[in-house]
Formats: sequence, structure tokens, C-alpha cells
Amino acid sequence: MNRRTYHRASEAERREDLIAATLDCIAEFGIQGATVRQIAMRAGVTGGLIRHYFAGKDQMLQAAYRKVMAGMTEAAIAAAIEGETARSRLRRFIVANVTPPVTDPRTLSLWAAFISHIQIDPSFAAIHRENYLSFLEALETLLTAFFTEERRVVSRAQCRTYAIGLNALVDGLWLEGTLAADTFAEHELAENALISVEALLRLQPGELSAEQR
Amino acid sequence: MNRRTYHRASEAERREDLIAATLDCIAEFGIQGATVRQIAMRAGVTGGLIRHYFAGKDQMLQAAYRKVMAGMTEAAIAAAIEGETARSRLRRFIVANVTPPVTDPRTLSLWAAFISHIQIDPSFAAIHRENYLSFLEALETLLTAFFTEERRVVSRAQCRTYAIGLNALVDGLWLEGTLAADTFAEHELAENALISVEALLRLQPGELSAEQR
DNA sequence: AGGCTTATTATACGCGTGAATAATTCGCGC
DNA sequence: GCGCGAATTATTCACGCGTATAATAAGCCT
Repeated sequence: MNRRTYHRASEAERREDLIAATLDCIAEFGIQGATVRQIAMRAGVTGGLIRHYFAGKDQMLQAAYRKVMAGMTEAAIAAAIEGETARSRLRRFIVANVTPPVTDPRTLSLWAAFISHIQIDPSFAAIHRENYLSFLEALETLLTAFFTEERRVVSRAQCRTYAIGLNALVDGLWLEGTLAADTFAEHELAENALISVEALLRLQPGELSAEQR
Repeated sequence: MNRRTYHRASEAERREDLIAATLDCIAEFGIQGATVRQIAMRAGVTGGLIRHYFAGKDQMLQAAYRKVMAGMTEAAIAAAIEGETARSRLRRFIVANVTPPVTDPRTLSLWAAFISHIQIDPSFAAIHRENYLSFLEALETLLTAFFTEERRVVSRAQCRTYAIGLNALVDGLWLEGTLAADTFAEHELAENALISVEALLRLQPGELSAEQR
């Protein structure tokens, strides 16, 4: 009997492949369809290999969760640092969060699948908390810099309230825009986001939204 | 061999029981753990009975999804109609959506589990769309009545923009408040919601939030 | 009271699951 | 260029899955 020929890959790229395959399977068939065999087939290896790189299927799922969340926040932060003023960075951060590739049905499916496991498995809860706090902190930093730039004095408590509200708005628009993508025109969501953020921060209409990119 | 003794229930209450058991299992073990056998055991019946009431497991899951969503919107609408003025009704609707029993970890788990299936199974997408539109419509109705009561003229397009933003904010706060429940004090979230809604609608600070209940 | 309908149980089936172990082949160090 | 350790495959295991079907008991109708 002929054994399959194969390539010995580096640990890093094998893990990467396996995680990517895991996400593919979850997105395509749901978490139910993300079985060891399906994932292995998608990655072009045999099932047993998974347990050579991960202690079990669960740990691979956790690694996959981290990957998804990291991808989302990194995309938004990367967009933000391109801006030259604090106002521009805040604006870019907001827009990035309600624009592809962050608003993507596939990403949403993956996100939801993991969220639904938070109450069941504490490991997932920890990963979530980690990412939530880091997102909130990024937002608060952008916000503080913006107020400073505007010479507007805002108390710490006020700033926290703003950050919570902004975070909720961004999350909600991301959710809404991704789930009902066909309901919104190309840039409708981004414009709505900026107008809403202006209102939340009690800015003049157009102060963020009318800005040239 | 002795056969188990049992009680013949009405169709309505059996279906109710089965759906409740389904939700229990999803909340407790995830959608993976919501197996026919687990669900049947939780409902106090044997597995075969499920297929006497539903064409298959999938259809039961869909019925369960409808139940969850109906529960959420009904709770919010029930809270709203208690209000005597349009302003009060809007206020109550907002608060109800970021207050128990709507903000509940269990509900969130269930919601997320179903959301993650929307991109996979069109039946779930249809249920989602149905509920999303009905929620948006409820919000728009409350909003229109409020503006009328306030003698404030708002174009239809403007009203839609407001509704989308409000919806996102409410969804986001619900998400945030439920996922990070321990981070927020008892009424912190509700207050934040009202302050944010005031800002979104460009109202005077306190116009909603300072109102007596 | 006793028969009929049917809700419910019990059991079987075929397939897929995650994990464990044994057997092989790859490719680097010498 | 070859041997040796490690990466990968192949195979096995015990179990759980959703569905299908036949046997049975419950309870309404007359």
C-alpha cells in the first residue's frame, strides 16, 4: 500500500495553515462542521497531525479565536495611524471599523461563533476580555488625544462615558452593517457612523464627517 | 421489560417544552452540545419524540431562534407601552433594551449561536431579517411619535438615519453591557444609554435622562 | 367499560466524531 | 550519502450523532 507523499513544514506555517483551515470550516459549516477531519482535509494534511501541534481541538479553536480578534483590531489601528492629526486618526479608526475588511459576513460568523462559547468555556471568556479591554483602551487613547488637540477639557469620567458610548455605537454599526449589508449603500454606513459620533461627542455637524480624507 | 410510564401532553405545551429544553442545552453546552438526546433528556422525554413534533432537528432549532428573538423584542415593547407620553415610551424602550431581562448572558449566548448560523443556513437569515426589520420599525415609530410630540420637524431620511444610529447604539450597549456585565454598575448602562441617545438626537442634556420614571 | 387513535417509548442502523497509537517517510547534521 | 530524530500518515477505538421503524400505553369517545 502506498503512503501519501508529504512536505515537512516549519512549525509556524503549519500552525498558521491549521488555524486558517479551522476558520474556513467554521465560516462555511458552522462550529458543528469544524471537525478534526474537515479541518485537516482543508489544510491538506491528515487528522492526526492536529494533535501534533495542539493539545486538542479546543486549544486550536482558542488559537483561531485569537487570530480573528487580532485581525479586526489590527486592521482598525493600522488605518488610524495613517492619520496626521488626532482628529483624522479618530475619524479613520471609526470608519475602518464599519468598512471592509472589518465588516465582512465571514468575520461576523466567526466572531459570533466564538462569542456564543464565552459563557461555556472560561478560556474563551479570557480571550474576549483581553481584546475588549484593548479595544476600549485604543478608543480612549484616540479620544483623549482628540480632546487635547481641540483644547477641550473633558473629565476622566466623562471620557470613559464617551468611550463606552462610542464603543457601543461602533460595535452596533459594525453588526448592523454586516448583517444587513445589502440594506446599506456603499458609504452610507461610514457617513452615518461619523455623523453619530459627532453627535455623541456634541461636536458641530460636519466637524468629523465633512473632513477631507 | 417495563416500559416507562408517561403523560400525554397537548401539542402546544410539548412543543414549548422541547423548545425550552433546546435553549437550555444551547446555553449550557453550546450548539455542539444541543443534541437530540440531550434535549430530549432535559425535556423529560425520549429522543424519538422530537421527530413527532418537528420534521427534524433543524426545524426545532429555527423555532427556538424565533422564540429567543420574540422574547427580546416583546420585553422591550411591553416596557415601552407603559409610558404615558411619547418621550416616556421612547425612554422606556431604550432602558428596557439595556436592562435585565434583556441583558442576560444566557440570552446573549443563544443570540450569538444563532447569528453565527445566519450565513450558513438561509432559513436563519430569514428569521433574522424579519426580526431586525420589526425592531427597526418599532424604533422608528417611537421616534416619529416623539418628534411629533416635541413639535420638531424631522425629514423622513433624517428619521431613518436616526433610527439606524439608535439601533446600533442600543445593540452595541446591549452587547457591551451583557458581555462585560461585571464592569458596569447597576444603572450605569441605562444612564449612559439615555445620555448617548440624547446626544444622538441632538437633545438638551437631561431631556431624557433626568426624567422621572 | 372497552375499543381506537395516536402520542410516546424503545431499539436498531449507519455514519462521523475526537483521541490514541503504530508505522512510515522526510530532511537535517555529520 | 547516510543515519537518526521528528514530522506526518495510517489505522484503530469507543462512543455519540440524527434518523427510521416497530412496539406499546394513554386517554378520549361512545
